[in-house]
Amino acid sequence: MTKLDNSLPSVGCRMTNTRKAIIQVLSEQKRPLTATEILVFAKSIQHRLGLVTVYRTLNLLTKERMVRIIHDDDGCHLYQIASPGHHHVVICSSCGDAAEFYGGDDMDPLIQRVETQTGYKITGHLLQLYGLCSQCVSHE
Amino acid sequence: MTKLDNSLPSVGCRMTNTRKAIIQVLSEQKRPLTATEILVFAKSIQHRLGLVTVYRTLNLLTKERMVRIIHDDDGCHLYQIASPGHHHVVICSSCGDAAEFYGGDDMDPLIQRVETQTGYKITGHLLQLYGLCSQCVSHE
DNA sequence: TTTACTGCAAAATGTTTGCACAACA
DNA sequence: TGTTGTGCAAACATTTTGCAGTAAA
Repeated sequence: MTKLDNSLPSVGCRMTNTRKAIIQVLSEQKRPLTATEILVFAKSIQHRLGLVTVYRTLNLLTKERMVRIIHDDDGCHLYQIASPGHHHVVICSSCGDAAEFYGGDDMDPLIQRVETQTGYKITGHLLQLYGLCSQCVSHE
Repeated sequence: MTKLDNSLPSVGCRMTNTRKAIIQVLSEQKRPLTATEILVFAKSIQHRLGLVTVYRTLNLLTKERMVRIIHDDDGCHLYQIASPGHHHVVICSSCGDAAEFYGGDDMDPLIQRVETQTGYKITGHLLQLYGLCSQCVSHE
């Protein structure tokens, strides 16, 4: 198990075997997973686990910012372990793998321009990049 | 009715009263709408309209790039008339209003950096900004 | 030993499909 | 008049809720 085990910060929030199992699955798989995929993997650790608990755990972990929700093209949600800090992801359209990157200041000129053009005060953003990972590029 | 009436380009694609009604609703409302909201508005024009037809029409219009899908915070989809060209939107967290802006070249340095850092070949992106529109900023 | 967590069943939500009828071109 | 579009019912997928039993601190 990883250090993530001990990092549920909320008061009154328990680190149970079920939650450990789900965090372990998310940590071991690089690829963002659907709730059902998480259930399948985690069941090999916690046999009596149900999909409801997966969703409740994912909601908890998302609130704690340990898990990131990814919007799939077809409207599904995928779930992925998130490093601390404000990152975005680039997702491989071919194999489903994903890499994090730091949003950084590169967004600033865009945000500046949009604020000027639209009169909106920008407070947040949703950014996902799509592409091909180096493996899939070379195997094309 | 607007000029949009005549702009369904696909071969074998008919401009029916139902589709006109849905396009009219989307054109008149600035705010992105849910499928159900579109149904309610459009029913005042086409009384026998059903939700199924709304979805089928939205799918068609999305393929034709006349409609843009917006990912709401809670996972819902909103639908909005899209101007021709590659635009993004900024959505007001307070009133739900939305403004388009041109993605432009401001994304390029970010995309360059991510390609270098991750080894991914970037082919597309999903970008939505959240904020407060000028009205909602001043009424805070 | 109290409070939070889990599992099951069921419900709610958002969206799609099958089919017979209707309407556009 | 032939093909595409529509409405209804039903199916489907994803996610949430209620409740009684279980387990963590």
